[in-house]
Amino acid sequence: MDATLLLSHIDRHIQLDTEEIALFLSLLQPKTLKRKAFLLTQGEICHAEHFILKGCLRVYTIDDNGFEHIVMFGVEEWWVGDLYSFLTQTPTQYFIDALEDTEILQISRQNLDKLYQQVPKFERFFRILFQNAFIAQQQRIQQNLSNTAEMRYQDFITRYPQLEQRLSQKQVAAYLGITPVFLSMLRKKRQFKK
Amino acid sequence: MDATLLLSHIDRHIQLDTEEIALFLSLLQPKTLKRKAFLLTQGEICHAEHFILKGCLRVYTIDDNGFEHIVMFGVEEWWVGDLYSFLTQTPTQYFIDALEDTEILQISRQNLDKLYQQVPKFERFFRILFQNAFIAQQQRIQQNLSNTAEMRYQDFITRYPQLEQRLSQKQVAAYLGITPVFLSMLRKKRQFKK
DNA sequence: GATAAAAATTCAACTACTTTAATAAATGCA
DNA sequence: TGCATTTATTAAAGTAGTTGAATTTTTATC
Repeated sequence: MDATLLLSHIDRHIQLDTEEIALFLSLLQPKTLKRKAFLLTQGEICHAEHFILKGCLRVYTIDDNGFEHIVMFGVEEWWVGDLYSFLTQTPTQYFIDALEDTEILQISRQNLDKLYQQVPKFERFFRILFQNAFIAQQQRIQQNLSNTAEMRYQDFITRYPQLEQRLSQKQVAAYLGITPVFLSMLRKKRQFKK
Repeated sequence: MDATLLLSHIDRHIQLDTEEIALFLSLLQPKTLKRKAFLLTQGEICHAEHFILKGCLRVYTIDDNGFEHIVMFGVEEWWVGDLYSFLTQTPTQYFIDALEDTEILQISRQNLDKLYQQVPKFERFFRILFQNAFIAQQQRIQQNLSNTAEMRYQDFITRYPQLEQRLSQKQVAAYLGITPVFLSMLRKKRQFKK
C-alpha cells in the first residue's frame, strides 16, 4: 500500500508527527477496483470514505426513467463516498462505480471516529476539506442556475481540461444535466466557432 | 446582544466551558439589517461569517441579463456569507440582502482564526457544519439534475414548508431556477390536481 | 484481428420552459 | 387611507433542450 499521495495531500493542511502518521495508516484499508466495478450501489449503507490514489470514479443516481445523473467525479486526490449514508448509516440513493481501473484507500466510520478522537488535528483537516467542497458545489449550483448548457459545457472543459479527456461524452452529459445528443450538437457548434 | 440561539446551536455539536463561551462571545459582533438592506454586494470582500438570530437573508448573483439567481436562503440558525471571498480575501460575485428585518451575529476572519487557535473544538463544530451543508447542497444538485421544475417545486414546499410561507413566489422561482411566470403556471396546475 | 457492443452523430418532431405584454392583485409607505 | 410600486396571473408566440430512430464511429473482448 503506497499512501504517499494521501500523506502529501494531508500535509498540505495539517502537520503530523511520525506516530500520528503510523496511527492514521493503520486505520486505512487499500482496495482496487476494475473498470465498471461498483464501490457502492443504491440501497446499501456507505461504510467508508474513499480516497482515490489512481483512477476515476463517478457518483450518480438513476432516476425513475432509467437515466443516470452524475453528482460528482472522483480522480486522483479526491475523496468520494455518500456522506449522508456514511454518517447516518442509512441506505444510500447513490451508485459509485469505476470508469477506469482504480486504487483507493478506505477509512471506515469506526476508524474515522477513532481518528478524530486520537488525532484531533484531523477535525481541522476535514473541516478544510468540506469547506472547499462546499465552495465548489456552491459554484456549480450557481452556474446551473445562471448558465445555458452551452456555457456550462464551456466552463467544464476550461475548469477540468484533463478530466474531460478521460471521460466519454456520455458521462460529461450526465454531469452537465443534458442528453448526449444535445452535447454532440453543442460540440459541433463549437467547431464552427473556432 | 442575545446569543442564546447561537450558543444552543453550538451546544448541539460541541460542549464549551464558561471561559470558552466568554471568549467566543467576545469575538462576535451583532448587527441589524432593515428589510432590503445589503450585507454584501458584488465586488466587495466578505469580511465575516454571519449567523442569523432572526429574519431572512438571500445569497444571490445577478447574471449578464440582469436576472437574479438565489444560491441559498438564510433564516434563523443558519450561517451565511461568501466562504470563498471570506477565505481568499478576494472580491465576491454574490449579493446578500435582507428579505425581512434581520438580526445577525458576525465573526470576522481574524476572530475566527483566533477562535480556531484558542478553542480547537470549533474545528470540530465547523467540520460538522460544513459536512451538513455539503450534504444538503449535493442533494440540491442531484435534484436539479434529475427533476423537472414541477418536481423541484413540490420538493421545495415539502422540505421547507415554513420558509415558503415567508417568501414571495419571485424569490422561490429565483431559487428553483425558473421564471416567476412559469412558477405561477405550476401553482395553477397544482390547484387542479388537489 | 474479427465481431459484438457501446458511444457518437445526424435529423426531424416534440415539449418544458421562456419571453413579452397586458391586466389584476397585493404590498409598502407617505 | 390612499397612491405608487411590486408581485402575481394569464395567454400567445418563441426557443433551448429532448426524444426517437437510423447511421457511423469507436471501443471492448474472445
